Order: sequence, then structure tokens, then C-alpha cells
Amino acid sequence: MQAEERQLRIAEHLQKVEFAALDELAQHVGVSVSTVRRDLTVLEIGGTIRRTHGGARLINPRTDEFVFSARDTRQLAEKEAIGRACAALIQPHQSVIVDAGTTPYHVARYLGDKKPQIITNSLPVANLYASAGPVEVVVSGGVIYPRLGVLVGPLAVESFSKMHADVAIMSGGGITAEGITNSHGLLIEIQQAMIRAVQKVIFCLDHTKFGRQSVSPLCGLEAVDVLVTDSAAPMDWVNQLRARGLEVIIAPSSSEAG
Amino acid sequence: MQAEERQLRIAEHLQKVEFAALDELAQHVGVSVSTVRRDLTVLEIGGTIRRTHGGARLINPRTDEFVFSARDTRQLAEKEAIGRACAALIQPHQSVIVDAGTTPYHVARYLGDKKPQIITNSLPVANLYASAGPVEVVVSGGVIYPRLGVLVGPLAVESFSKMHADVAIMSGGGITAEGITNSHGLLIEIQQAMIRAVQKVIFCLDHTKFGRQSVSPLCGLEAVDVLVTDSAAPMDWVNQLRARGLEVIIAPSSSEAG
DNA sequence: GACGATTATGGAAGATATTGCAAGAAAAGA
DNA sequence: TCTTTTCTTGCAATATCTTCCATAATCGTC
Repeated sequence: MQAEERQLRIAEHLQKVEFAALDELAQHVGVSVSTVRRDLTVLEIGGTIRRTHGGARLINPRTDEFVFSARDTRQLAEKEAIGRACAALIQPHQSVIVDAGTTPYHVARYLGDKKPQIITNSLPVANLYASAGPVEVVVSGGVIYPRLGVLVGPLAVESFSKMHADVAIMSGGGITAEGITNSHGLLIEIQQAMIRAVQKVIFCLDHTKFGRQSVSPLCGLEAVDVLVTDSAAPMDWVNQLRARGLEVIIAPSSSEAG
Repeated sequence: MQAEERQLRIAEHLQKVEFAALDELAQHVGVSVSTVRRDLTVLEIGGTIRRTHGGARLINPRTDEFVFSARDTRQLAEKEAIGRACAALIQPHQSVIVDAGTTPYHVARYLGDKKPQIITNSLPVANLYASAGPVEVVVSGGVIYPRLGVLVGPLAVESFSKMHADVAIMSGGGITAEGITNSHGLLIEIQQAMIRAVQKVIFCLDHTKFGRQSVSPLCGLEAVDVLVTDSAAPMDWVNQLRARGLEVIIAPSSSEAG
């Protein structure tokens, strides 16, 4: 096997498992451990992978966005910055649909001051303001998708199909010139209903999402009104999207914001 | 296992349980206690976790716990006894509607083994099995009633009106010869829909509820199939209800049950 | 096609890091 | 205050990493 092909396979394997031991990788590609070591140093310079004692780990674990929010600390600073910037776009007392996913969760954390009406299918978001607070929270029905705390299924789709709201705060697994994609097919239908239910669609996507494509198409770029991202977003992408008429907001990193 | 992967797993586990002992963590990741100690110091520097004597705890305690459910310790022993006894009435793989309130919550805690389908309008109950587990949870839609974490309103009523299930596990504010009453008018309509949706209605009422009357009537005694209470229930009431054809189950107190 | 040069590969030895254990120190509880 | 538990520290055993070298493969040139 060629060296490059081997490295590609190692990278792919790591994309799947996030952590891998040297023996595991060596066996997977059928070479000695020494060679795997060398491949890993190459990949590490490439930037996608980081070597650890005994193996390697993914540097940008594919966050495909729908992880149980409280648990996820990846790109936390960026997500908090996006949360603040996105919350600033909401007017007081608006009705806001909040999508499931970690980034919308962080937006919701900063919505308290606006005394909004929040409509969501995300249990973590619902729990945020369940105990008290000036925020009215409407929860869609649905079946809990294990581990993610998202309500899915016909009940959820139906709930959003019958609703109307001012703004939707959405997230996704990746954005390309063709549009936005997401990982879980189950969620797509719900998200599309959310988009149909509102006047204004705001997408929150951190910088790792640019140029990435998940399995299922969610919507075209024309459906998006505003895109909020963090300061590490690639500027060529930002400019390209602005040229296509999207309002792109770059959340200042917390150090800049004070 | 890799050091970093191990630390990630420890962090994830702590996200779930909020506090964990060293032994527990050591067993969970399969290394010695010493190694867990070292991992915890690393994580503490990382900032997500704080070490304590005997274990570690989360620095940002999750906000999605409810004052009402986990921390209401009044008649805790009785409620746990009722929970066990009532869960014993459920057959494997049944569909179970679980009412809001502390007592049904404790029943739900013991339902895991039965691999049931749980249908509920209670966020604490929903959160119980949100992260994983063999339990399918259906959440009704609705507006969150602050502090209690109950979903109320037309959406909730509608959800239960359209459903069918095997059993309903209900609670109430008081029971008299005229029937069962409850305090929140908002809940009555939902509870009545729950009762209509099932074959078998189980009411869980601790001993303080006998002879008490709340503001709103919920249902007559003829709607009740089984009543589960604790060992401190007044026997004259129990006999009176049994004479009227109700199956009354007295949960053994935990000391008797072992 | 043959030959030398360059590069890739697999293994080995010493260096380094990690792990688990044990003894003394510190802390919590009675 | 005393006992028990837990924490820290030092140490030995193990595992892993780096560096080096011999061999094998590939490439360029003739």
C-alpha cells in the first residue's frame, strides 16, 4: 500500500473512533507500529490529528452538532461567543424557536434578559428555564432520542408545523455552497418545519462547520437570513456567503469582548 | 486505554452524575485509583472539574435538575417504597403514562428493568431516561409550568387525548369518599385525559393524602383500578376503600423490605 | 535492463513517560 | 482527642517514544 493511502486510511479511521491505539492502527492498515508512528507524525504536522501516548486522537472531533449539550465542552469558548452574539439579535418578548444542538443551547442561555417565549424540542434547553425565570418555554411533543435529549418523531414535526414564531435559532452539521446539511435524518424534517414556521432564520455554525458536509441535506442557503459564526471562521467562506446575500455575523472572541 | 480518552470518559461520566467517588471512576475506566487521581488533577487544571475529598465534582453543575424532584425529601422513604411497589405492578414492555409529581417520579425511577414505553408530561421523568437506557420516552407537548417542570396547556391535553396506553401512574392532592382531588386546576384536564387514555389506572398516594380534599375534583373512585400507598396509611380508610372494590396495595417500608 | 542513490520499512536499544503500590501526611468524622 | 479515610509523595515496574541501523523498495540515470 502507498504511504499516502495508508495515512488517509488512518485519518479516516480516526474520524470514526476519535481515539486509537498504535497497535489498533497498525493492524488496521497492515504495517508495523514504527510505520504508523511515522505516519502519525506526518498527519500531526498536517494538523488533523494529534499524537498521544499510546496512539492518536482527532484534533477536531466531528461535532456533528447534535450532542447532549451540557456534556459537550468542545469549542466551548466559540460557542459561548456565538451564543452572546446571536442572543443580541433577538428583540424583547419575541417568540423564538430554539433548535436542538449545543450551539442553540448556548444561545438560549443568553436569552433570559429578553424575556422571550422559547419554543423548543431540546430537553436541555427546556431544562434551562424550567425551574423558574421570566421565560415562557413551550416544549414540542415527541419521542426522546436517546443521549441527545432531542424530541423527535411525528409528534415533534406536527408541533412545529402548527406553530408560528418570530425567529428560529438553528444549527447544523456543515455548510457548503449547496446549502446546509445535518447528520441525523430524523431531525431534518423537524428542522424544516421549524424554518417554515418563522419569519427569520438564524443559523449558528462554528468555524469547523465550513466546507463540511453531513449526510442529509437540510436546506439551501436562500432559506437562511442570518449566519452567526466565530472569529476563526475562514474569511474566504464568509466573503463568499456575503456575496450571496447572507448577513454573516462574526462573534468576537471572549478575549476581545472583555 | 489512552490517557486522554480516559480523561474524556471521566469528564463525561462526571457530566452525568455531577459527583463521583474515586473508586467509582476507577472502576468505570478500568484503571487504578492512583491514575484516576492524576487524571483528575489534569482535568482540574483544565477547569471543567473540581477535586474533592474522596472524588470529584462538576464545576458547572448542570441546571437541569429540578428542585422539586430530586431534592424534595419529604416522605422520601415512603415515596421510594411506593415507587418500588408500584413499579412491581408493571409488566415488561408495557406502555405507561407517568403523571407529573414526586410520587410518580419515584415510580419511574424503578421502571428501568421493565423496559417500558413511558409517556409523560413531566420533565423530571423525561430527564430520568433522556441520556440513555432501554426505556423509550414519549414527551407530550406543552408549556412548562415554572418550578414544577410539568408540561401544561392545550398541547398537553391534546397529546394525551390522542394516545392510548396500558397503564397510567397517577398522583393527586387528596382522596375522600367522593373521589380524588388535586390542587392545580391546570393539571386536572390533563390528568383526566390520561385516565381516559389507558386500560388500567394506578393512583399513588402516600398516607398524608387520606381524607384530604384539594380545590379541584379530579375523578371519582370508580375510575381508579389500583391504589398504592405506604404502611402508615390509616387502616380504616384502606378497609373502606377495599370494601368499595378498589385494590389497595400497601408498600412495605424499606426496613421491612430489606 | 543494470546500477547507484534515495526513500521507506521494520526492528532494537536507550531514554522517557505512565502506571500502580506503599508509607507517611493531611483531612474528615466521631 | 482519636480513629478512619483520603491525599501526597517517592519508587519500582511496565509501557511507550525516540533514535539509530540494517534491509527492502523505489527512482533516476545510463
